[in-house]
Amino acid sequence: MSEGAVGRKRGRYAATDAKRESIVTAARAVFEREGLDGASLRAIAAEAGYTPAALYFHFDSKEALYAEVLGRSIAALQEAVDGAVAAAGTPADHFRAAALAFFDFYAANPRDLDLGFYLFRGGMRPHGLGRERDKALNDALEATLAPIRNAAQALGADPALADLIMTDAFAHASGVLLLAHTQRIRMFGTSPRALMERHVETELDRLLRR
Amino acid sequence: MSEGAVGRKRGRYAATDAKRESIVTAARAVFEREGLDGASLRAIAAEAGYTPAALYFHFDSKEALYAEVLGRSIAALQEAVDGAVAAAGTPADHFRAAALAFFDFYAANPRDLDLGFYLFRGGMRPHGLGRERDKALNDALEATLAPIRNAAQALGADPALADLIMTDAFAHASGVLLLAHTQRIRMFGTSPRALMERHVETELDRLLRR
Amino acid sequence: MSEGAVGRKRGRYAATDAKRESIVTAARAVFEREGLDGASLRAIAAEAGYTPAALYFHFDSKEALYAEVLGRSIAALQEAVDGAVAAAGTPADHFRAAALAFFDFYAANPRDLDLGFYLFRGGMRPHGLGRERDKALNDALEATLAPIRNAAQALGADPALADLIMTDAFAHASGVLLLAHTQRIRMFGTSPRALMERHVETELDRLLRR
Amino acid sequence: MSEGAVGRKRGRYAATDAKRESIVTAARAVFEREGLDGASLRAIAAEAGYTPAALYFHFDSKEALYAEVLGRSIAALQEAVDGAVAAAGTPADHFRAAALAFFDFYAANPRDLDLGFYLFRGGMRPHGLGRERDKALNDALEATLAPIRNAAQALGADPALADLIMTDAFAHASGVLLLAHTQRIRMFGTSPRALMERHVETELDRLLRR
DNA sequence: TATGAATGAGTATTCATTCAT
DNA sequence: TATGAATGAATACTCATTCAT
Repeated sequence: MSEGAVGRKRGRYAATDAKRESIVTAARAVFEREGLDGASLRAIAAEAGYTPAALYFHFDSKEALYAEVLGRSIAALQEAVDGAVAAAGTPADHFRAAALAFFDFYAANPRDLDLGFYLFRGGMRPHGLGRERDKALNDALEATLAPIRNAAQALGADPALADLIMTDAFAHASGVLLLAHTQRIRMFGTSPRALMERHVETELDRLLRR
Repeated sequence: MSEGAVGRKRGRYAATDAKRESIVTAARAVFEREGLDGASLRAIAAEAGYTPAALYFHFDSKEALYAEVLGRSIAALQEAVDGAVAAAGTPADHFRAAALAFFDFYAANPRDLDLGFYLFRGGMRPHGLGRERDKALNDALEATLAPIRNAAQALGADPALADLIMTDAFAHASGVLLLAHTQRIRMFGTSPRALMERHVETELDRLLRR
Repeated sequence: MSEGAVGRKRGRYAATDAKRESIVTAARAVFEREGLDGASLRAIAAEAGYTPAALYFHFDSKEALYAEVLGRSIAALQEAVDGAVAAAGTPADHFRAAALAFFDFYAANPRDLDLGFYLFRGGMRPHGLGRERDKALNDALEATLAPIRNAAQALGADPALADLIMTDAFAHASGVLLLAHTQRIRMFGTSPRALMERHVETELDRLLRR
Repeated sequence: MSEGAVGRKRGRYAATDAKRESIVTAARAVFEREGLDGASLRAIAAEAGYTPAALYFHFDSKEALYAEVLGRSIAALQEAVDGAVAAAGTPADHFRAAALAFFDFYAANPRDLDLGFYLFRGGMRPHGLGRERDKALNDALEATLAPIRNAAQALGADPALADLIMTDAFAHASGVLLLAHTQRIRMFGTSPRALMERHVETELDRLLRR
């Protein structure tokens, strides 16, 4: 649907779009191989079978390309979350579905996790995507979490509590994914997903007990 | 104590140590000013009043210097956690103290958080610190969390559960800190610490209810 | 009249000429905005509402376009000089008119001065306009000065002296314009035109005194 | 004496200075060969037998190198003018000496003329040397002309007139040199120097006649 | 006549690192 | 122990130009 439309230049011809596509694919491949920092324009161009200069016909800058890749990643996440929620029955299931779909998406696509964390890099200093793009992507990411909040409200939480629960779920998912992805901390046989489920069920308990 | 020993080359002369010290201090200052990515060896050398080449007498590489700074950061964290735990009374307080001291340390020292996350950067790929250094730092970081596990056990958790609880606390703290630090997600008036406290109290409830 | 003919390719269709015209206009606008060095083909094309590639149907190269713009500039100068001379009465007035019209044209149109100096750039080395174009433009520029020589002859100077006077007037005008245009040398309240008038009157004095 | 001191970094060792020297020499050579615009850092480095990066040890930037070369050129001009004036007897000779030495310097060293004109390039827009450097060089160039003004005053001109005469001499010299250097205008057997002498003698006549 | 796409050479500058002294 | 000097590889990006369509 709306995937990747951000930053498109003209997009009138299908041929053009196919090439954009191939560049974005190449970019993802390089990000995966070299890490986000190590992914230079020349490397991406080489991967795509182009000259660096050629990329500038399709993207205004390196950061525009980054933004496109990131945007698509978030769009795919949104789709995954929406799909899971749509398939869920009760409000409690909505909650589970939204939170776990978010988690599962990143657990299953670790390179998307890297991309997502890219947004967070460098402390609070802006890091090159540009104010507007940054905000757009941030908003898109936040939109991804809305189903969690909605489910919480459907389960009786007032708006403030629903926000808190959503934020907490996001934080927990991020933390667990970070640990799991980097294998920095031994998990002692516990699976990352079990950790996430534990958090979700605890929240549900609390909501239902009221 | 022996905190600075990681990566030390000879360490025979006090004078040498003082210089190492001044370089590490300079490095931290530059990290603070320019961020981790923006901190070049030349900048650190200049800050320390040296030539870039001079640093190589004290550190094998840029990454060795990073590792030293990181090591000290973790040592300071350890100290903070130990101090808080020592001052706590009941086992429940031990648990609170350990988890919140960890959180508070990073909340109060965002640059140390950047340093900590540096370890995690780049997914699972080796990222420059080197296998050995990496393991040493990882172990040091894990040691920092031991008081949480110990408190959980003192509260009746079996070893496996204690590990899980410790991991979960670590994950939650990491996630909340990430959000708070990067201000990427609006917190809607909820303070990050409240989020962390909520997690801690939930775990305590569960432990005490048994 | 035939001013635009230099470097024309086919010139069969009026439509084509109108487009050439619009490109030349765009080029002047960009020169004005960005300076001669900063004016890229792409910028000119964009200003004209074309693709860079499209310009190559109208001009063989960037330098050909430069040459066209320059040619028109010199044609406009010629017109200005001719007009001024035609309106002058006595031979002395002819002399004044020719020299000052030359000066005034460039004083009033600093961008044309930049264009004129472009011809002179880079010492004696060939600099991109190509031998033929270069010669044509040079001759056109020289033709612009003929009225000065003619007036000098009308005032009694022999051909050699008339040439010298013409050359000297050109040199003086160029020098004063250079100073005035670049504001590199403080003029201490003296107006550039006063400097030029001083030169002209001195020459006239000398001619009339004979 | 003071040649080239502008922009020096440390200059404690003779060896360093010799290398600076060789780079400046290489830069001059490249300027001569390729023109000022075509002179890239890499070209200069190659000419000097260095890697581009090596130049940055000796000069902060390309523009700093440009400025150094330009500064030396002006310093040499100053020396030439001072020497000529010192050797002159009467005030009238001072005037002749100052004006003609200026002219002769550039007539004899056309590449210095190119360098000098570089300062004037690009209309009034700043062109990269930076405000301070620009001003310093400009002042140095102006100082070069002071002997002309002083001689005019010694011959009875009031300060304002002396300034005007100095400016006029500069303008005339610039114009004639421009013509002669670029051979853009046929000189019809008249030598450029004759043109300059004519100007000088005219001014002297006027001054002495008072 | 015009375009979208692509190229290849070019730009200044930064970086961690090495080495003779 | 420290320095001055140098390197080679890398960076994102711009340019005039070409060519198939």
